Amino acid sequence: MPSIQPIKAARGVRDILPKDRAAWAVVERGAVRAARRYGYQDLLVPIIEPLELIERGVGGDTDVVRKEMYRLEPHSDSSARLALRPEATASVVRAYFEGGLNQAPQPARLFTLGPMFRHDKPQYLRYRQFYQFDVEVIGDGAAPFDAEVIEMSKGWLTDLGLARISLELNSIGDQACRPAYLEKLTAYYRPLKDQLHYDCQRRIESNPLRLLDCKEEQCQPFKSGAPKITDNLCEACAAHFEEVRRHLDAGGIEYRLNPYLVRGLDYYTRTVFEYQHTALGGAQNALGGGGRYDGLAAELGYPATPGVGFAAGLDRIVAMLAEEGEEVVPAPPARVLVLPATPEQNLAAAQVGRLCRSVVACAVDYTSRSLKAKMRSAAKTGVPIVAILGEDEAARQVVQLRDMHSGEQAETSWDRLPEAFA
RNA sequence: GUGGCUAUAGCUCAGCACGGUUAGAGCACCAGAUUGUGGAUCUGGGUGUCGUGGGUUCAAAUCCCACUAGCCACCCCA
Repeated sequence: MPSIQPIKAARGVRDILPKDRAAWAVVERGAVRAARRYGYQDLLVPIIEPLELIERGVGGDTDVVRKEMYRLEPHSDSSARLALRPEATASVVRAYFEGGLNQAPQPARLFTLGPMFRHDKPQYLRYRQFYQFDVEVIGDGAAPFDAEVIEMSKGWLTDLGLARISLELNSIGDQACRPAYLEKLTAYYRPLKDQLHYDCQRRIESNPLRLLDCKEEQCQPFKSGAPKITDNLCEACAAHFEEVRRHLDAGGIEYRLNPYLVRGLDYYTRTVFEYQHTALGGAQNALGGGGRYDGLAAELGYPATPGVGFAAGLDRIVAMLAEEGEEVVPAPPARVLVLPATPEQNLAAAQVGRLCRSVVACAVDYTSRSLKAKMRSAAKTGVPIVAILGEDEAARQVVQLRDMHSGEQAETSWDRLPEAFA
């Protein structure tokens, strides 16, 4: 009779259920551990940000801004235009200035974990709400910081147990050398315009760097003849790139030079890098990446301040861990489960639960099922110990403690319960 | 934004090509198999808008149309 369609989760989002949460926790704890080991500090930044922060930060010609933004409807004409953040770097840079971190000893080493939002068409490992681990070093432009961010993120991934990942590395120059390079690049591509696909024809004028990482079949033949950015770096950028590589080599970090690696966000200068997983195909193989963004702060209206960062998608990393056979067995929710034989003993069972909780996680089965059914249910949850409480035990203030693995059972008085689990 | 696939029990699906008895299976869940004690086995327990709306027909889960939702792929990203 009351037949409405059950309300389902919004398109492109999902729940991480308790059985999967343990694997997520491993990945998150690993991220926190890796960052702290290098002296990075945790912070939280808002999920909603001024639209302009994102547009100016990420770049107006990126897909992220052009078609994937979650814009919030303004409450009134005078209220600020807001959007859900599609990435965290611009927010962290903003927080760095607004929170006065620019006045503390430099650079600031920061990290944060949280959800990001992009209105893509959902598919395998592509969600509209996904989770990122984000690391930033703001306030100094030295090359070793680039290498440190890479080393730290790589260490995180390998410590988790991921083996089938590759690291791609490139430098895309800066204000000094990139304009001249882009001239060369557009000069090369302009005569070929007719043979490029629609988006690339537009990119020649709007964002020529992105011609390099186009994956369209018809654009591929022209890439090898295109001038390479790494052959056109200014002296400072070339020296910077070389120093990054020296540090990576000294640290034993393997990487593959990829002169076509560009990244999808406009704010990068000099170093860019990306982690890919060999089990993932197409354009979805990116687990994470990052780079230097020495022009970002100024773009947001703050004093010019260099920075370098890294972000990775937790959804994909969790999935790739499972893909590589890393199993995370979730712990039973409680170590002790109290089983009143009948509802008559519920009050006594609650009291036993209180006593146990001074030392262990303890749940009580208040259902009206038979004791046999409660035992069956307890076995399935994997709880290692049950405390059985019948009329007789309740009267004498004792319980039968049963080890669910060995089947051994012994009587214990209530006042000795804490020491029984210590 | 473009394309493909799917929609039947809480979950995974069969049934649909040749429309026609009370629409099935497995899993999960609940109960029971002598007195208050588990994972095995056995037994019992399901009226589910057959995604929604319309059409064809004596008759539609089954054929036709529209819509909606989900999944997968392309583009791009994480």
